Amino acid sequence: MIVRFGFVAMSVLLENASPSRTMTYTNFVKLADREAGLRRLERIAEENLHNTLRLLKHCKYSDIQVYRITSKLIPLATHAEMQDWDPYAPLAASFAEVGAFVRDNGMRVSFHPDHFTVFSTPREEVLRSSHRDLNHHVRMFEMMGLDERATCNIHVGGTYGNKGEAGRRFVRQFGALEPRIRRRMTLENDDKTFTAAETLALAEETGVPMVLDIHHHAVNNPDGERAEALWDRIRDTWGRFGWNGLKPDRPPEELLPPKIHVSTPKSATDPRGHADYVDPGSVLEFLRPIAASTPAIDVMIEAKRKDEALLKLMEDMKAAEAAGLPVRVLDGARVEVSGSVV
DNA sequence: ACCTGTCAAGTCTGG
DNA sequence: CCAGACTTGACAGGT
Repeated sequence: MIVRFGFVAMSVLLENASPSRTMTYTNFVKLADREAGLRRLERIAEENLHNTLRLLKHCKYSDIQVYRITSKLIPLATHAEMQDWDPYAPLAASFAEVGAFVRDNGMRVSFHPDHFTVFSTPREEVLRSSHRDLNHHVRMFEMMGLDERATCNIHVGGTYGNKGEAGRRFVRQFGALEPRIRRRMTLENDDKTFTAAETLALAEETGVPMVLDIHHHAVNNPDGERAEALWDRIRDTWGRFGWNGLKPDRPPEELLPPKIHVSTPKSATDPRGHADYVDPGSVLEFLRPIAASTPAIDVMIEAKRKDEALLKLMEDMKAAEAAGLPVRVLDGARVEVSGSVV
């Protein structure tokens, strides 16, 4: 099994490279000249895109092929009071440049819209802004010229005291999205509400690939389900992207492997928080049993120390290899894990 | 240079 | 029914 590691949004190693500089609405409305304010927002967005490109080059330098782009590229883009503003046209060249770099280097990028995007909601207003938010994210991918393998990951959402009803509402409201948006979505199990098994059932029902977060599963798993027991079904939700069981049905450059999220609990008192780094043992513990049944997988590292945590994990992988574990380090951000035949 | 309260948005909990 | 927690990077305003 080929494993590619990636990280999220920002670097702790690159200086002055924030991809998510912003301006709050409160400060925007304080400005005397609205037009000048809009130009300033566009300028900030352009800087954010420029730093995103710098981050992608930084990834390339370390062999990192998997990266989550920040959702905060364009400040106030989906704010209800800003709907007469079109930030996309003036940023077209910058988006195209980022997309070209992603394509030219065979990278996998994604977005993770914030928790304000929730399709299980009973509120019409919340549903509308969720739709607006997803449209915004998909539009940015389209401006980058990236195909459907560039995806947006969301959670099912709140339960409102009735999980079954909330789940059905999710299926209905999510299913009503236009295919252009729906086909770019992935669904992740939550650390509080919808468990891995529940999310999987909804992912199957809506035909959406599932991103398994093994940390969320560890802290939200009342039935004591083993993640490996769900894995074959989770893997098969990625069938549309080329993976049906063991046999890829298209050339490697067109495939999109299943993706998981890994992080390590911050502490015993805050088990849901993210630690600075990732425990290599728990990663291998999950990967080894599924290695034989999964040709490739992408692993998103969610750690406070971002890219530094990824690089540290790769050092740990080298040590694991030296210690005789079934891991082979391929380059700066990829390993091969051998399947232990059970 | 450094610290603190605040930020557009949702949902859950506890009072 | 409402305030505060949750979570988190960055800003604004202060020292």
